[in-house]
Amino acid sequence: MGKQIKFHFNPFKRGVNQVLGPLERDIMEALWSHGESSVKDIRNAFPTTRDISYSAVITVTNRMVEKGLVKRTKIGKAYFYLPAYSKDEFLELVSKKVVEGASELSFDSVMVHFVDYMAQMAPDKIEYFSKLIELKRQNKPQK
Amino acid sequence: MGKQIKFHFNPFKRGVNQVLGPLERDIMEALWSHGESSVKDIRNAFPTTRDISYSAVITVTNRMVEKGLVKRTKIGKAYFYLPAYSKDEFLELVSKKVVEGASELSFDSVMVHFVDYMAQMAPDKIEYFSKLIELKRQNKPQK
DNA sequence: TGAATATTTTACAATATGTAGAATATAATA
DNA sequence: TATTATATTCTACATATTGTAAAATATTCA
Repeated sequence: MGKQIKFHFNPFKRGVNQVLGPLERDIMEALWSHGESSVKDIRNAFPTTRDISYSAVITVTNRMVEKGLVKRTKIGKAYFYLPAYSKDEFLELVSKKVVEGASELSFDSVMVHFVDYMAQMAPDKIEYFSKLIELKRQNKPQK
Repeated sequence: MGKQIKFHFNPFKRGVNQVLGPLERDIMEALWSHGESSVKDIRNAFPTTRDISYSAVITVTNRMVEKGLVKRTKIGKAYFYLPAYSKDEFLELVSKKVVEGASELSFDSVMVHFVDYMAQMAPDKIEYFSKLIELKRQNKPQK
């Protein structure tokens, strides 16, 4: 229990944009790089190109609190926000869920596309991957 | 050119529901099982539990035509609809895109989760997979 | 031509996200 | 403490996606 983030995945975008809208993304990036922050802090961390109202930031940040992506604490008098997960943890959760989902859809396709992708984009990983598999293979009788 | 389907992926759902809404799904399933169909045919193919207006079906079907999931042809006087991709092709396209997206997000996570998933859910695939990898590994110098 | 059927147009609902004004509450300070 | 500055909540509107259907229009068939 706890790990109950909800998200959509848009594979036509890149990076965190696959999971977060532009404002959500800017807020999370601010929190990930600066840690515990007030709304003002978040807003100050934004790229200078972004001109957005204070209340817009609050609204969206609070929505992310409801969605379990951000935590809000009252420190003394003021509210502070912090990410519920580090960026790495977050990407972990997302990719795990996505891989599970897609695998259930068609494991064979996932398998083939995964291998292709690796061969194309990360051929240096094949060696390591091969070992990972070998390990699992030896463990196989377990189940 | 052509292969320009757009979709969102919801890993918290199952099967085609990860990509299609309930009505969209019923329409596609109807088209996949019956091939070329009129709106009436589609509607007749629906589970009896579903009580939906003719115009609702048309609207959503036409939206899927715009999204490139369905093709519409005029046969003689009437319009007929047919899937732009077979179910298998569709799931292929989806999982490919999703795997690519997630891999770009965090290839290592995808790798680990993929292996875990396989060990848990499809241990009988490890052997085959291992071979797939071995093949790629020998091909490696190519790139 | 009139009835039946198909198609388009229009519209409303819900949800997700972006956006911000107004109202209210709280803190800081003169 | 009274006034000002700042923070927070409430409310509302915009867009996009999906589900839904009535009404209007077009087409076909008897």
